[in-house]
Amino acid sequence: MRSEDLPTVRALDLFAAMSEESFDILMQGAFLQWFPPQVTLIEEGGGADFLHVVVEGAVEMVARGNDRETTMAIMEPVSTFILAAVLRDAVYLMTARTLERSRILMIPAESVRDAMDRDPAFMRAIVWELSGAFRGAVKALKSQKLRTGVERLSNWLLVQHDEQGAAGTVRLAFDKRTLAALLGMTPENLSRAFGTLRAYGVDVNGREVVLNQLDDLRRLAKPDPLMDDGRV
Amino acid sequence: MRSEDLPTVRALDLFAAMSEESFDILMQGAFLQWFPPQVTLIEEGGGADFLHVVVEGAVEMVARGNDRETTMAIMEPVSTFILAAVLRDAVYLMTARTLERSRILMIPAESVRDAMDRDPAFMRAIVWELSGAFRGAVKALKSQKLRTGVERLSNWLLVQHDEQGAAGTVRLAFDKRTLAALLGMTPENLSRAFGTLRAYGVDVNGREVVLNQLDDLRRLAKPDPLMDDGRV
DNA sequence: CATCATTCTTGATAAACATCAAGCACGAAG
DNA sequence: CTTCGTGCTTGATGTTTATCAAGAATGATG
Repeated sequence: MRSEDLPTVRALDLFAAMSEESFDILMQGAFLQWFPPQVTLIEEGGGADFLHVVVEGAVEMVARGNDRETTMAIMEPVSTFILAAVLRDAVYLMTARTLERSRILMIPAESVRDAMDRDPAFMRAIVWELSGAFRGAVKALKSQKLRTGVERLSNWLLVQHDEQGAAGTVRLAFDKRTLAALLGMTPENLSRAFGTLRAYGVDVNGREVVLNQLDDLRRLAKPDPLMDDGRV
Repeated sequence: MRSEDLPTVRALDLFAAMSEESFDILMQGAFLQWFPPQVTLIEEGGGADFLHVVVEGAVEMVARGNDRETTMAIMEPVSTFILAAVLRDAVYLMTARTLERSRILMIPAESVRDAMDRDPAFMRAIVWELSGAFRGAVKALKSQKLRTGVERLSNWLLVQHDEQGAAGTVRLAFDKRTLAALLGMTPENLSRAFGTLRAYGVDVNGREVVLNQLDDLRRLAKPDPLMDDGRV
């Protein structure tokens, strides 16, 4: 790993509090590398060799089974994935695939476990990360079990709208096929769901979505912080 | 808390490795208490006051939203719940309700956070617990997104069958209403799903389920360790 | 700018699932 | 033993979602 990249990595939440010494050891076997779009970084069922951190770009977490495939989450900077598998030395539950050109930090699993045992500050950061990941998964499961597809789409749009500055528009950062899988529906049904939302002031134009009647959309979506708010 | 109960608690995975001193402090404000069935222990949206541990009995984790209600998980001895909320000092994402008479250990959230900061062995146990909880939630989400109701029921039966000694029968530990919610369907559809499984050798008699054609059932269920195996 | 492959949309149909409405079965209480 | 309530089942119907098939739009490439 190039020394000029070290400060970038050091600034990430997961590594900010740990000791200089632990950080140095942790980084010795680490790589920080660019990957092209649509590259499979890890494969579901494989063994946990490296902890991965998305430093730039975006990574899709995919799950397969029963001859189907679905998108479990989109990981954006700065977030880790497969931390749980690394800590338990277990197989991956999901496949990770770059959505766009992405810079990924890869740290040998063994080093992560060693550093955790050596540095309580690092372990504390891991606890924070893991508990957040667990709560995210619970929210996703709630959304999937308690809402219809149209409702999931509405709430996803409202969350994106907030995150993108609440300017009345949402720009999709990935294609609709992926969005459909993320929301737990087929591309066909996503298309129809957007059609349904036209009556609530949602205008779609390629990857640009305009929300003209936010109040109506909110009334339909019935947003719930315990499912939608990433900070809760 | 009665001193005769201390060894029981001490033997739990989460507390087994921590120092004597940390354990004593942790237990000072703790309660170990019996609750009757159908008692709400914590309420979704409430603040994380206590870490809870199911020592005996069974607790249902329920999520509400969108005028619906679903069962997210059944917690059996010995497992914790709302650990993530306690560690982040965040609100609960789920309601917890006893299914049967249950003995619950309750530890003040503040004490848990203090003990974690003081005792690395305890923090390591927390990391193990959290990473397991995360992987459990991911598996549940996969099952919900990739399988139909009949498939979820089939796989649930096969897992129970294994856990109950693989003797060709499964005993339901709770009512079918709860099972339906756990599997993400209505009681009516659970009933019909059992009807579908009759053709695969599944005979239901109250809470006794007999699996007569395991091979056929497995062929239908297509079990996947990455969704079904609690040890993976 | 034309070509081509891909993504997206739309329609028709079928499967999965939910809802409403009875009725049945079983266990608890008198 | 009877009564009653609750949980379960079954049927009829409607909604939601998936699948299959075709066209339209889009964007990359030469």
